[in-house]
Amino acid sequence: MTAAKVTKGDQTRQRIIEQAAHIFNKRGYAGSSLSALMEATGLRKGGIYRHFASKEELAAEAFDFAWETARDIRLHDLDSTAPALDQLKQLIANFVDRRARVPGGCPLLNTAVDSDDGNPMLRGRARKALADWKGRIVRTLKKGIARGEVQDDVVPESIAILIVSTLEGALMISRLDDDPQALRIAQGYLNGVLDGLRVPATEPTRRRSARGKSTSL
Amino acid sequence: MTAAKVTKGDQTRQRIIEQAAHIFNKRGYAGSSLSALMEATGLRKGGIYRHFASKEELAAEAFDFAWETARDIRLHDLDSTAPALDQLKQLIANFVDRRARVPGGCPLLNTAVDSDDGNPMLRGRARKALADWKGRIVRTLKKGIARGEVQDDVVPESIAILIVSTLEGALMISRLDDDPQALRIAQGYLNGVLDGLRVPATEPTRRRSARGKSTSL
Amino acid sequence: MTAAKVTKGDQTRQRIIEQAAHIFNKRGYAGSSLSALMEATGLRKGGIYRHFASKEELAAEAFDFAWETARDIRLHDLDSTAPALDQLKQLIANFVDRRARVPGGCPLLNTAVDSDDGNPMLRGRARKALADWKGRIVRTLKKGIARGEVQDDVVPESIAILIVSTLEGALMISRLDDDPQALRIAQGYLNGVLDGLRVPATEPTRRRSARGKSTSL
Amino acid sequence: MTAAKVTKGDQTRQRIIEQAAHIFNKRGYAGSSLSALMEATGLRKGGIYRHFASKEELAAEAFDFAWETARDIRLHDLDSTAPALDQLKQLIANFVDRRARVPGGCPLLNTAVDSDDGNPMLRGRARKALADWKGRIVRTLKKGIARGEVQDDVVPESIAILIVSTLEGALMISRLDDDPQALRIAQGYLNGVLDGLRVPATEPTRRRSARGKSTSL
DNA sequence: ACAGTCGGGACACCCCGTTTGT
DNA sequence: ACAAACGGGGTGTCCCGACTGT
Repeated sequence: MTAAKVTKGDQTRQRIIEQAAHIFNKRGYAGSSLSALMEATGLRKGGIYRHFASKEELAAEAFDFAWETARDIRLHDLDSTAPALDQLKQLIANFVDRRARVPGGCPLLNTAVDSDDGNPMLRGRARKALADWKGRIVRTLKKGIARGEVQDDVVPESIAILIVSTLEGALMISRLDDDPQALRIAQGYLNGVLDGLRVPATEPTRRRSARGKSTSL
Repeated sequence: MTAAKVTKGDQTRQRIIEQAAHIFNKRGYAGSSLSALMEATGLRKGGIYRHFASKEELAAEAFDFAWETARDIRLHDLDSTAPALDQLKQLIANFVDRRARVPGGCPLLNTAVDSDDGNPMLRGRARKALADWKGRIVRTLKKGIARGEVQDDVVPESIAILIVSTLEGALMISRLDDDPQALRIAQGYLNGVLDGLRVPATEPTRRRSARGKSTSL
Repeated sequence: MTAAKVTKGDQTRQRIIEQAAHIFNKRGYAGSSLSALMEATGLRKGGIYRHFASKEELAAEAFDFAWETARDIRLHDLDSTAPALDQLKQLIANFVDRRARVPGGCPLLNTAVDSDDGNPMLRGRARKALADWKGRIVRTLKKGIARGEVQDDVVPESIAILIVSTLEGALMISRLDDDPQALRIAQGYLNGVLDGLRVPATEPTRRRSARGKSTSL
Repeated sequence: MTAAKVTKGDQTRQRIIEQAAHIFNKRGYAGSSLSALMEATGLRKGGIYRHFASKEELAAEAFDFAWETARDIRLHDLDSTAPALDQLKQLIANFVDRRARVPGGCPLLNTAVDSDDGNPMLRGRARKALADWKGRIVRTLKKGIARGEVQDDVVPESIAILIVSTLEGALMISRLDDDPQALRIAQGYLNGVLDGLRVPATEPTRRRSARGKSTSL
């Protein structure tokens, strides 16, 4: 493992990415002008273009940074040794309660919508981000199943998709309404879903009778 | 009753709106150039600006049209005399199955994300569209409660928000993945939620015991 | 002499000319858009183009109207039977004191400067206006000479040019400074010049000795 | 003394100003399109807008340059040690004889008329130019008074205004007529006025009796 | 290696003056 | 007299490359 030397240029590059991430996440790709990036970074165009071949490349890297930041915020305080369902509830709570730390809203949502027509580069990054997020939930659930905390007929992929879909949709509504109500409701429902996946601790024989067909995924 | 005369200008105006609605819904506001609108409509700039004071005004009217179209597609085959929960299930099914008839995806989702930073005019229209949609679901549920089809402790507003949030989020995921899986999962989940709201026909005395904690609000 | 019938169209045409005259005189030819003329007249473009073949033609007619109006304001209260020099002093006084009745300033000055590069049509009209004005002063002076009020070696054309030049220049300065001082000074000097042209009433033999060479024109 | 470095950009900027000054002085602000400026400078819009924030800013700087050029032409060969009245006569002669070196006519006159309605930026520059010019004449006269060349009851400000007004007005007429006659007449008249201000060299006791009423202020 | 200067070429939105059909 | 549309030009800004200097 070679200790990568961090040059001054790398620092500048990273600074550009961080500043650009905010601009792109707020205004979208087409709505973000290089002038705005210049103002935010304090650099001239030449200074920016030394580090990135094009606006698109910068946008892609900025998205990656924005996504990692958002993801870390949502993984905050997650104890990977805790019960799987508690971890997921914490994840949901972080999504709802810490959303203000992601200025401009969820980069995944924004970029998925923004790159819907063209921009395959951004779209690819967004897909990776989605896979990343789903993957974490899936792994958590699988571990829960393995540990006997979660019922073994649960399809982790489906639960993950439901969580992501509901949270992102609710976030969109909450931002449009400027009211956290939608997120609160989504949180309540999702917590209920998760509770329904739990293996009853005291009645090992009565596995699934209480769960209606309606909530099985 | 004065028969409103439809002039040639009105037809042209409407044609512009319809063509523009597609462009805006696909590419977003900033990504939609007047050149693209010219090409789509076959008119010159002068011909377009005769009917709209600005790009923003055209975008607003195009959004209204796009929304009405999308809404009508989702209300297709909805029998307002049918049981409330059946109506809502049909609404959800239309959302999922007829989504291809709304090119570019849901205008509400797209515009909510696109207008997140500025553009208050578009934002206002998106809010109205959301209120429109939520209102329809709420009214249906209230009618169901009045008819005794739906349990009377249900909060219609919350159900409406859950439905909209989940569907929109799942649509975003499905479009990003280019895979209807997310929408199918959301549909299954929401149908289950709706089933949980039903007043049991055969056991009028056992009102709520069968509903698990998982689906309660 | 055929009694010209004044049709409704003629009235409209005249109304357009009058409204346009203000716009053109204030903003200049290039600075006056048809939109501004539409707003001022309450007509649509088609309505304007019905009466004038082009913007240029309208501007030319508007200038003529503006000039006639300005000229009449300056000829106000001029008694053509009064002594020539008194008439001219009155003309100058009107120019100075009644200037506010010509909104936008002197059309001759404005149009002469405005049409300096191209626009030969407007330029021709401005030349006619200048000839008109000079001609009136010249005729007045000639009459004064014939009547023995004005010395017979005066060159009327030169006096006319001096009066027009000085007044127009002073008007420009006064408008730029937003201060009538320049006009007052010009008026004082010109009155002095006119006084120097008078045939002394009491000393018919001493014709020109008191007038310095400096003020002979 | 820091030697201000002249970069390539500064040279380009100056070139733009000089070329633009001609265009603006000939066609006026509204009549000067960026296309014309592009053609004159050989630059594209991007190249021009790199150096100026707007057309208005460029026009303002172009006016300053045009005025300085015109002023220098009129101050040509002015010996500041010569008698005050001789200096002023030379100034007037320069104005008349060297006018062709100021293509498009006097920038002060043109801009004063052109900016009469709006454009406060240009108007402010024109006012400064007027003050500049008046100030030079006033200072010359005051020096003449101090030296005993000019009568001490002369009001320098009034003489300055008269000179400027008359010359500018005559220039307008001369350009309109395409005939230097008006300027010649103005020159003759103003020279006479200046002669009337002179302190008689040979008759120190008879201070003012020889000055006719005609030239008194 | 890195950043800044300068300019290009294209295009943005919008409004221009004009013609045509009625 | 207007409604409708045209064709082109208005100013301004875009993203980017090439050059210049450190």
